[in-house]
Amino acid sequence: MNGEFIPVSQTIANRISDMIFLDKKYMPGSKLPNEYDLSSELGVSRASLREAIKILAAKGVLVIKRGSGTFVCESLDENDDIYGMKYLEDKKKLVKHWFEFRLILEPKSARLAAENADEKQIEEICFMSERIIELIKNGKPFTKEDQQFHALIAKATKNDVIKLTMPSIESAVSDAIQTSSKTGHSEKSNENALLYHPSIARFIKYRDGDGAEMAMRFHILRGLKDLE
Amino acid sequence: MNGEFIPVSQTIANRISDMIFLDKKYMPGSKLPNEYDLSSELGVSRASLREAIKILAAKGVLVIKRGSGTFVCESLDENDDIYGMKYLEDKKKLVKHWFEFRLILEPKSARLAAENADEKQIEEICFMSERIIELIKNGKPFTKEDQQFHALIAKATKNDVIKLTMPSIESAVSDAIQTSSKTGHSEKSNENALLYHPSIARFIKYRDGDGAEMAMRFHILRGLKDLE
DNA sequence: ATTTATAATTTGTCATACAACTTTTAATTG
DNA sequence: CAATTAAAAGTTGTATGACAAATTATAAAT
Repeated sequence: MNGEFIPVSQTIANRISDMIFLDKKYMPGSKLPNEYDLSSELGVSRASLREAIKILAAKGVLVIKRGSGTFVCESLDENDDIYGMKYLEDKKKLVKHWFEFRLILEPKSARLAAENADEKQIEEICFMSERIIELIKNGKPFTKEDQQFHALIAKATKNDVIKLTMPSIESAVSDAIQTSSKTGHSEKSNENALLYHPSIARFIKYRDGDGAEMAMRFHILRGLKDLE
Repeated sequence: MNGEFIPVSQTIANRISDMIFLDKKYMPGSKLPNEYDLSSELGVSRASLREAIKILAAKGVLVIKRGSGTFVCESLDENDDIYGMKYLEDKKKLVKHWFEFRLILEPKSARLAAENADEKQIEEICFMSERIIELIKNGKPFTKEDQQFHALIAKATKNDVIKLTMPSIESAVSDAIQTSSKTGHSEKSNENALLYHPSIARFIKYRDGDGAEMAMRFHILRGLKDLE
């Protein structure tokens, strides 16, 4: 029943991340204590600590040098990985940046989708649009479906980079999105979806690149405006 | 001396990735053998296998369910992570998609940089532009510096999402870029950099958003054209 | 047939030992 | 004294074994 189980390895990975990004106990390039010391300091076995370190190394936060030590990635402020986004101070600003980013990318994606989508994908996009409308009418949450709607459009561009990038960044800012969405602007969000989703879907269906780009642009502009 | 040492955990992580993305031995949602069987099948200890699994779980490829098993992430084709980009068949197509993506994002980034960069960042951008020119004149490689040039512009937008996204995606497609750059179009690449980098830097320096956007657009269009 | 209890399966964690590599220190040598 | 070489100390890599904790499958009881 417990879906909230978190392994020690993950807990330790989070604690080390906090020490780096929040406490700034270990700066980029600096060396962590060796595995024996750090594991005893954190009160876990060396095996569990090693798994935690592997997690952070996979995310580009740590760099492991055999025989030498484990270090905080030097280019961590430059920055090599979107992992640190979770630790950015100003969540509100991050959400705004997220919308600005989408304002650049998604209108063009909508155009590409209108030009390149196959019939099946168009069907899926239209279906998801209608499903979201149903959910809103019944007063149910539609966050997940909204993301899927935009993901389907990204997929329909037939551009692998766009397709694979969008969800990745979305998950990186999901914390901030969740935080800011608690400050409740659900009615506005409803209106925005009801107003623009069908238009976007229709423009894509009728292969109108200009229309799709414009509709998506207004859709995201509206979302950006509703942040305040 | 050996900088090419690869831990077993990483080797095994790669082999499992290959089994998933190349051999399609394990499809999304399907279950991996238990850790005892899989470790003996792969000829490594359970501890090393576990570290490999943690790496892939961190990248969103695997999902671990305690007491139940380890599974290939269901939404792996949808897709949750850009990790799978390395395994896309057509490297040439991926590089083209990468340029198309940049063609959308970077001209706007250049505009934002022109509008928002502080003096220090402008100085860095101009410096990097001149440094690349020096390298080209001396016949030296400048791939790394070229990436830094674009990364500096991304950073100067003052948009955290743009700043953190660019390098992340770049590293994901680095394999394909490296492969395709071996087919040699270095002279064209030289010309392109020599022609446009200084213009872009100058437009940003003089706060000309329109100019910066246009110059960057032509710069990437030229790169896209040179792919063929 | 349904519920309950048991067993089997599987991941989680810890402890220990040794191997392999890197860095530091000390000794040797010219 | 300086430079080279050898030893030692420090650190990550790997393997093995044992038990805990959660889930799933099986069997028993009602």
